[in-house]
Amino acid sequence: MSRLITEMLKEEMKKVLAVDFPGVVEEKEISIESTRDRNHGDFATNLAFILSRKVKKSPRELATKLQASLAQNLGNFARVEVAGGGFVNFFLQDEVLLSFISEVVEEGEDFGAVDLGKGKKTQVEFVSVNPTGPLHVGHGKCAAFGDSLSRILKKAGFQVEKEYYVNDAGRQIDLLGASLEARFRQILGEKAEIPEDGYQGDYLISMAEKLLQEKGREILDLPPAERLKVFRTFAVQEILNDIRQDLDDFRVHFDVWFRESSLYQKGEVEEILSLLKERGYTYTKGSALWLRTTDWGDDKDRVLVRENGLPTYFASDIAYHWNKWKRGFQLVIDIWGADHHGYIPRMYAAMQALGLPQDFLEMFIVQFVTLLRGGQPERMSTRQGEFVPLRQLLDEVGADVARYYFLMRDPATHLEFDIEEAKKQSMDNPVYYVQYAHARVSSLFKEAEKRGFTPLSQIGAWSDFPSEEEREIVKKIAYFPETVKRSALLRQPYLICNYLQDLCGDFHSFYNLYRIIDENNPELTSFRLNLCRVVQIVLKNAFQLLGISAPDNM
RNA sequence: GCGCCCGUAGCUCAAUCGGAUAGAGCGACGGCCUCCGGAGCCGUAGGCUGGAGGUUCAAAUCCUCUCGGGCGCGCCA
Repeated sequence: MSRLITEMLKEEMKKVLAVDFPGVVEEKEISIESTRDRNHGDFATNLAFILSRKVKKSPRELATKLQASLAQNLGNFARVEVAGGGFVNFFLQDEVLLSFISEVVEEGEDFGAVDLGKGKKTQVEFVSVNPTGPLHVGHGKCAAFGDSLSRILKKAGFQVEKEYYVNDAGRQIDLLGASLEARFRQILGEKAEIPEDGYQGDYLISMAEKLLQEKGREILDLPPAERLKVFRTFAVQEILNDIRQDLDDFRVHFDVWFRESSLYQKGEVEEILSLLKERGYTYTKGSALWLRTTDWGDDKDRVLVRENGLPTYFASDIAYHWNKWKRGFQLVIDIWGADHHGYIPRMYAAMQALGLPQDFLEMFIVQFVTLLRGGQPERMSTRQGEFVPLRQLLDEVGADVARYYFLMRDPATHLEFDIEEAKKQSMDNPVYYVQYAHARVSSLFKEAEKRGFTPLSQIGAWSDFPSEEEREIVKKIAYFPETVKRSALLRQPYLICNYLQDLCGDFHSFYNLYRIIDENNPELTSFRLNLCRVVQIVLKNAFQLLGISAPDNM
């Protein structure tokens, strides 16, 4: 586990508070933040303002008192100052920051790991697209988000499983099977029509040809129920294979592919219906069965079993989540497309009806993607971006660029993705900016070796930094574990992207400002090579969290 | 009509979930390689944070209202 500077400061504050102001502030009220202005130190706390409200003294006076006690406790860790109307600022000692250099080298790929999750058994379910057609760009955004979030949660100490829910039951799948059958018959010269609301896509034609080759025309002789099942199963399997291939090329791999049909086969839908009835949250109206979701704030009650006797998707989804609970997950995260957001209240209500803990299920909505090309919408309407296949985007810009673009923003906001911009290899394209920093260090090491320097040599007896720029870089390095923690806590991968932009900005500036390899000054060279090495390790670890590659040359 | 998301530089977005002088990139303009990768760096210009109130030591951030945009509101999944 990596050290968290803010935690260390917080511990000291707790000690001081226990002595000077026992019982006045709660732990969650203690906040440490990094400062924007170097003159305000490296970190600051607003604790004096909080105290001021409680003990009715001036913030400035309280800050002074805190400063005195903290200065005693923190001695060789940080210098403590009072500033402004009552801020307490911390100036980290250089030795503390310097100690991070060897720490990062030592921890290597583990640097940045924190124990926020404490092994909590967690499931992230995402994409879960109906197996009725290929993945689109919008699904790609969900995939990137779910996958990266899973990686981040793992790094933060959660035990994570990634799951894809296959909706292979219900009307849409029946329609898919019937559509395939129509294509199958058309190939054989019959005048079959694709059902109304069926699937018109050409991909069913080639699929029908494949089916004909594999099973022959004899399947048409099967009894209707069996026949439809053959078409249905074949179509689902074929499409699922394509989806799996797309995800594979997008570097998204699932631990479990869970089939909706298994819930019916094992009677789990029936089971959940009796359970909800037993708990008294259902009623019958007409001949349909309803769940009283309005008890937990939904706009209206929802149907569980239709008048025709078939359970709704909602019913099987409740069974699915009950199944997750029975599998022992303590935290379940669902990631859905924006068109599902009206679904949240009823799902939340269902969890309540089952008596599950409030924090068991978290639902995230991923907003749409608008694809642009040179500033113009890719197709006629803004929504059209959704219907561009993910495959096409991958072919054009590659997995690294696509993933980074999807991840660099809060998924809850609309994303404008300009393909032309993404294809440029310049600062227009933030992926290259961060990967370039990594490649630069790699090539620097080659050069250094040529000249007889090895980056692994001792840091040397540095007790302070050769330059302010280097101090700033190490400070950012030391802040990486905090970034991981925060990113996991807020479920926001984009914070990692922001961090990378920031770190790489500092690194590129440093690189342009100073010469790193200097034959006349081997000691300084050694220090700087190690600094670069540490930057490279952190970049690589951060890239891993985003699922993008760490190129040695570009 | 109701609900959710979002309005920050010309454009795309940050701002460490209430902190100190609101920051980056792109675009515009001007500079930097005899030397470790110029896919880079440095500088200039650009803002009443959509608008109006309120809460407090402190508001882009929280509350109310309002204006503008997106998406939902099936016994589809």
